[in-house]
Amino acid sequence: MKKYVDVIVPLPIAGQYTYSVPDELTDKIKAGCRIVVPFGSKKYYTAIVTKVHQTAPEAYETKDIMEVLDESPVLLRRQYDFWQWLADYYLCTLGDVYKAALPSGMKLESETLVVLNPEFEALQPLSEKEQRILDLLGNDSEQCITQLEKSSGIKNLLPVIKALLEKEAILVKEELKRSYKPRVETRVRLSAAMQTEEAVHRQFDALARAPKQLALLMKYIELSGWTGEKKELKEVSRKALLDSAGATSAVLNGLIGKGVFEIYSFEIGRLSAEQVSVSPLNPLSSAQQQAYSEILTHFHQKNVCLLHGVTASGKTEIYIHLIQQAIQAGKQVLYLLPEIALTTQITERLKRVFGNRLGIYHSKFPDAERVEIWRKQLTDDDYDVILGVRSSVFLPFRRLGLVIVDEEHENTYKQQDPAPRYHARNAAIVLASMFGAKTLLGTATPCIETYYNAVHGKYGWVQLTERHQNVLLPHIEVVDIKELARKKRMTAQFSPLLLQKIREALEQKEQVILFQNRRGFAPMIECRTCGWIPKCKNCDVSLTYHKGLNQLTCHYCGYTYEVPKSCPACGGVELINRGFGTEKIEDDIKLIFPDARVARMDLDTTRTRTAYERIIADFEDGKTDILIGTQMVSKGLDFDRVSVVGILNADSMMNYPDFRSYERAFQLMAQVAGRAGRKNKQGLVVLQTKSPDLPLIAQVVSNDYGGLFQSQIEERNLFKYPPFYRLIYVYLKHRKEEVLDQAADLMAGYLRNGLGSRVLGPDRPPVSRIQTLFIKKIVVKIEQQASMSKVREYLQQVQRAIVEDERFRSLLVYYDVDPM
DNA sequence: AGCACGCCGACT
DNA sequence: GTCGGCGTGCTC
Repeated sequence: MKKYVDVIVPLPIAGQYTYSVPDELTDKIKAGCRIVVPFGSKKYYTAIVTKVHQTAPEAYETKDIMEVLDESPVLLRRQYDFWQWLADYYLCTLGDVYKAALPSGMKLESETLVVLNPEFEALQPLSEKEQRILDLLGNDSEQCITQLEKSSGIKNLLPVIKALLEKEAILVKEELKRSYKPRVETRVRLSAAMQTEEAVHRQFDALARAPKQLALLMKYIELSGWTGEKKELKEVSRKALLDSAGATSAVLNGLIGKGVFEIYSFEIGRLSAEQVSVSPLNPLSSAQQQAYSEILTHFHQKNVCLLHGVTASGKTEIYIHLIQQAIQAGKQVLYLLPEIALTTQITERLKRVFGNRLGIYHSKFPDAERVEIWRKQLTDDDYDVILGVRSSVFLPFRRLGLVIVDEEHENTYKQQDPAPRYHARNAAIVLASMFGAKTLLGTATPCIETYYNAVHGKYGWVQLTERHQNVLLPHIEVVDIKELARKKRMTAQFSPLLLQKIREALEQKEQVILFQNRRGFAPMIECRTCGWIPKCKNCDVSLTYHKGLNQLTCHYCGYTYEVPKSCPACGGVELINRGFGTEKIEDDIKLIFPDARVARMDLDTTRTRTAYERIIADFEDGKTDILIGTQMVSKGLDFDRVSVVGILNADSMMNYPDFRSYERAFQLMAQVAGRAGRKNKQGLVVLQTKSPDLPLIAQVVSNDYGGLFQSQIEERNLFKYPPFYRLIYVYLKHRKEEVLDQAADLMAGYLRNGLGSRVLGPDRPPVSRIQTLFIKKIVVKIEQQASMSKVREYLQQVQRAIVEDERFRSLLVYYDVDPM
């Protein structure tokens, strides 16, 4: 019987596609395997088989699949169920999920290559553009379109290629680019003629006058463990042989020429295979032990448990014991951390305990490494523990028993831009439940929704109020910078108290962290004469000024601009800075403390993993006195010599136009304050604010999470926010503002027909244009007990109805479910 | 998401 | 009159 397959393609297209399987591939094809399929007029994509069947579609002719890439499935049944749940819940396509789930090395795409036709003779004169392409192909007769486009400088290349193709001057072919390349090692062995003891001894004599070659042969014999007997030899890499013999490759090549050695290449992994010595677990303190047993007790009745422990209460140690326990029960553990908290500190700690049973899945690692972790998860030698970021919820598991979500309140667990806009914490809870596994959420400052679930018994709830080794919580001093500014007593962004404390810390060789929740130099520049502010031409936002680059940058689309010398609006030459970012703070602090060693940690200084780790290592080693940073400095780092933490401007966090701004401000301040003070000294936090009388400030000072929760929960209830209501943002995008407005009003109207006052808007979001598209947003608030599946169904129904309308064909609609 | 097809403005 | 701009629709 002819076989057919239903597949997911890595595109934002709803539904799956059906292909036929050519006879020679029918034995190889299985659900869950990757295959290569032609899609559209020429492209090939890597698709995933979800179903193999024998039903030929009636409405259309199928195309044949090209190739089967896997011998055994890479998408396991449970993972596929999870993908479907995600696509359904977060209102996106399976293609979106597929794109996010697999490392790019596992998704090959085709590329069009252009080749010179050797038999071509020009019968008619060629256009200038055509000639230019042929000249370029003359240098290198096979090139891909994108490269030709770049080197020729021709914007619209396709018609030119088409013309050349018609004149038979060139040929084109589609080729799959395989970005994943296995790492190979060149190894050395004795050639076939050298397999007998006698032959080797004869060679010793023959090399009597070639001492270097002889030495190399001797070294090989030593390294491989050759004795002349027929037995397995140790593999010897070319590099190891040359290094240990101190020989050059010329020497080796000489021996290869004489037929003594031959070289071959061998595929080795990128994952560290070295045997790590494993150290025993640290014993738990009595408070930790207590929490540990409480968690296990909760797990008997509940699938999720919150571990609410103050900063530095030793939560990691409890996790480690729980992991150990799960492994002993034959289970796998997924340990999730927000990206910026996944540092060497925590990886080293886990490596020491779990050795090479631990896999680390980090987005800043090379993609090839992620491919190998994925593959290893599919073998019988899979990892017992995966320590990873958001996307590691997609890794294949077969015996998942426990999921730990550390710093569960972190909003970076929510994927923002490309779909699927999923929350890794919530997704992990669902994933765990599909395996019958348990989830532990750990944090010092729980998310309001999580805490609500714990208080109301939906989650287990364990508290850890004691700091490890009884380190005191820091003392927080509130400084009213509004008052000080009025009295002209501020030096740049620093109050006299903060400066004095920094000075004292520096004198005592202690370290300082300054926290400013905003990167860049000045958020914007402004014309002093007319008030003109530079804005991005694609997006409706003012540009950020970066002094180091002397550029204006759009933080939405990344477009950079030259700093104008004069105001384009009025010609005025006085352009002034407004507001302060980390870069400006760094400049100012260097002026005030010229001898201090200052470092800055924000998105701009930590583009690469090494840069990030260097900053942390330098600070740990005491090579930096003052560390200035955005929220990055508050995450999962334990430093020993920090005595002063300065929060430069609490108001910038609290004044965010968002229902979570107070919660987030509390979390940020509590976390950053937790960096101050270590073993034998209470730390000091100088909290600068323009509104010292706000209840939130008092709650931060007394580390009163309960108080924050009480006040927040009342507001959330009153204004219909989570945890009482679920939010779905509906975004509409269109190039024409009028069309967008019409569509948005129409859609909101339809939604109101079915959902009534649960629908708010449409509104213009704060950034109402991104990359030439205008945006409108409709907010839907659904009470907790309502059926979400019905709401989702209704939303999609309305969307279909709108796009049906001719006027709105090119309207883009997407959703953000449970937005952060 | 690409890519082809189809319809209107500024050039030979 | 055409070349080339983008708007629209389809991909098994």
